[in-house]
Amino acid sequence: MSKKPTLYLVDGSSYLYRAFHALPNLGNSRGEPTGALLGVANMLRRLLKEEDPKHIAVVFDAKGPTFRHEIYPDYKANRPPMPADLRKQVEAIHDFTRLLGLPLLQVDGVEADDVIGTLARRTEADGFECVISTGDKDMAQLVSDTTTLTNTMTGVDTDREGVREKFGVEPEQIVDFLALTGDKSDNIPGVEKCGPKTAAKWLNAWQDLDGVVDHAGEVGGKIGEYLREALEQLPLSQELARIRCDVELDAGPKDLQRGEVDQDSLMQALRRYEFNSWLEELAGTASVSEAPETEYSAITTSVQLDALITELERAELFAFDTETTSLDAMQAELVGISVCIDPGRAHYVPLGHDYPGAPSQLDREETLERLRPLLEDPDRPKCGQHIKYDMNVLSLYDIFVRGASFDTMLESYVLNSTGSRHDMDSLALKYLGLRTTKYEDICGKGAKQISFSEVEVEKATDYAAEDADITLKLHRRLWPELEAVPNLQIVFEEIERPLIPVLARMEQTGVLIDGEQLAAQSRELAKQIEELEAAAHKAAEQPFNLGSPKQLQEILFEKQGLPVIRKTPKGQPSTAEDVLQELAADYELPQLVLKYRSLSKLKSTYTDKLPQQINPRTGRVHTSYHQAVAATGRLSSSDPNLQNIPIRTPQGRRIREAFVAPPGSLVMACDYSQIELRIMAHLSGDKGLLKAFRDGVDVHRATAGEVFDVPYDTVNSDQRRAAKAINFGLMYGMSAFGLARQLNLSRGEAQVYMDTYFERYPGVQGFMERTRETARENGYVETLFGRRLYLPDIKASNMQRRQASERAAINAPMQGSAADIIKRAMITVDDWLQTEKPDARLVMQVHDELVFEVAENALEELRDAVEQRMSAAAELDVPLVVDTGHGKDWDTAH
DNA sequence: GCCCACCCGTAC
DNA sequence: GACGTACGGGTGGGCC
Repeated sequence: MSKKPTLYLVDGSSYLYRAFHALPNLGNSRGEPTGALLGVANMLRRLLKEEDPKHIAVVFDAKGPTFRHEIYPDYKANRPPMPADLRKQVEAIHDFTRLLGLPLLQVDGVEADDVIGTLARRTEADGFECVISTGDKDMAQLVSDTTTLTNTMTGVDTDREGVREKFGVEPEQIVDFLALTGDKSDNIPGVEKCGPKTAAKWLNAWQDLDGVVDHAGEVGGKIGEYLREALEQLPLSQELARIRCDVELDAGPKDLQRGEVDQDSLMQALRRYEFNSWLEELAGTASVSEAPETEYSAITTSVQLDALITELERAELFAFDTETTSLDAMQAELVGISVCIDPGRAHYVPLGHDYPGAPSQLDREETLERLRPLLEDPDRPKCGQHIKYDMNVLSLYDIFVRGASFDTMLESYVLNSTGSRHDMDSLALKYLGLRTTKYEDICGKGAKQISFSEVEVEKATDYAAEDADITLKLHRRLWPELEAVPNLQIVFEEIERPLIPVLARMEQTGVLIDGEQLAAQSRELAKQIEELEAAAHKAAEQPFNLGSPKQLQEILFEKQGLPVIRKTPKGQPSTAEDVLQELAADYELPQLVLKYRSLSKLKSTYTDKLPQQINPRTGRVHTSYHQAVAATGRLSSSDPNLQNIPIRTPQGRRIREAFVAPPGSLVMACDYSQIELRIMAHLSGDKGLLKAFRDGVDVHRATAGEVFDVPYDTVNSDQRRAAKAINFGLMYGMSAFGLARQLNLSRGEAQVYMDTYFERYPGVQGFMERTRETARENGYVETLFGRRLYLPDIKASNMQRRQASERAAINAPMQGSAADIIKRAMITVDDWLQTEKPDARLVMQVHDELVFEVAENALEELRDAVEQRMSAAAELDVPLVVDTGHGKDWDTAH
């Protein structure tokens, strides 16, 4: 680190625009827009926290025209006037800057760029280092040996080397670079069709703009003509692109000292704009809004319990929560139960606190017996936060909760799956403005963490009663919002709510896994991995860690000089699978690494890990299905994740052989055939696609026939593979570029494929366009059953983010509708299982597949019932086909 | 020792 | 940069 003093120059104006477009729809409860404010304020906060600058200035553009308008009347003529919602926030941003004790600069007739340029050059003369915090690439021209750029929003730093890497020219050449490429947003003309690559090529050949002008006659082709056409206006473009470093300024670097934070006014402003997380940080442990009066009490005597039960019996609805010794419900011990009937008043029933001097508590089994009628009565509605967890815990004590009518986690998820995290602390802050006691505050974390059973009853009462209290308050806040959107209420009541007990049962049931068989596979894999390692070290002529992408990258690309095929987002040469695959044709080491990777993945993730996750009590593996995680409505699975067990390679499939059924039973797997494509056919109404599914033909083969214009029966395997890639790619919003990469084609060839596809399936193209449009209009897209996915970035000015949103928008109706359908199927199948009580259990869900464990003699009955219910889970314009298999293990069942 | 970002790879 | 949704392992660097 340099000892020189450093001046930080913050390009307030660039952040302001960026933040506004990134977070356009945020506002406080008074309807004042706050997105840009929040973005800039957070950026400043981060800068202060991370860099702790002593010398700093935040620079904003002046209002009104600048000298650039004088020399070029069309300067920034493309730019619309500042949006009203942004204009309203500008003053507030200035205020915030001042409250944080930061010098603010705004110079008449001069843009922020020029003020920053001038200060940067003076800074160098004064012997300071200079860091410019900006989101604007034009600033690269200011980079020098003592001046660097940092983008505080993205965390990307750019020094001289960084400029070279990003632009392919020196910082001193950036002005000319920009003059050549032009700038759409500033309306700087530049040379037509001259992009960054061309500009860099010319400047590297002829140093500067004068050089390029001198050699303009030598440039051939169309681009040469464009260059010669542009010659006259290039000096103007250069002038516009050049940041001025000679502006008259009163203040110099030494004057720009960071001042004191105005705490009181800052708190006031944070409250006004409802920046609660910051306020919370500032206020320490103080609550965000004035904490309402609460009355929390412990229930420790039989008399108190009687009174409580009477109250609960009279209640229309109550919230409850369990406290336990483990996050893993299937291994947890119950420590206490809290309940809340009226917001603000809640009770905690300690049942298992165990520490020296712990007060006497009610007997756990007796108390549960007293509570059983309430908890198991389907007609006594109950509310929880992630209530499936509590249901699982109670199931260990033979209490099977019914009437779990509301779950605030799911209410929040259905309202807006991506709006925030759905844990209680986040929801309390977001919807109630309340800062809650965190589990960590009570039990600590890391090595010092204690079990909840060791928490003093008094402390536990405040914490646990609060949980029940907040849950009820949240429900009262969230439920009216759900009711206000009939579709969402239906999604909650007809899909998510009835799914809760189904998932709970699956988790409680678990799946039987042959640990010995996996252990044997582990031993085998270990041997092969060792051999591969030795061979790889020999090929590399040195030992190294094959598991380290960093070390591998050094050996492959630096030591052995292999060609870099692709870089990671961070700019490192990628060693990803497809890259190594390409290199493997010509070199030995990549082939070994690939083999090593696939085997060590299997070993560490599956054959080593799964046996460890067998529950000692049940001898089975109990995953957790997460109902409020995936943005589209899918479930996810963890601890262990049973939704990514290998199937594609023979080596991987062997792991599925260890997923078995107990003696006398079989594994039965039922999966929807091409469900997402069928949904695409239904939603798009495309005639060709509908016909393919109605005729029951192989859809990829049919697509290949259309795209390659050959008869269905003559489609070869390569053609089918390509068609399959197109079909899948489309559902993911893939571009011609992506398809080209996937199929190792040229971009042009891929484009031809896609064009032909859309010609043959025009309905699909229309559907994609309509979906993008709806997303832009509404800010969300919907599934078949009305589930919503909000897309806050759908109008982002950042093209990358916007396009990513568009792809998500296209994918969500298909992925999400498929999720809705299989959820509905699970509910009706489970209902049938509970009513008919065949000797069978639902044990896994893998997005389009349900896996059962079934007694041999009940197989046929189950298969018919399940297939019928899965197929009938939605009425589509194409049949919903289900493929079923069975066997002694999951692999055989496919 | 704990936490986190990054890279990579598994599934649908 | 370029294909959507997840979870998780290993590495390596920062922090305590």
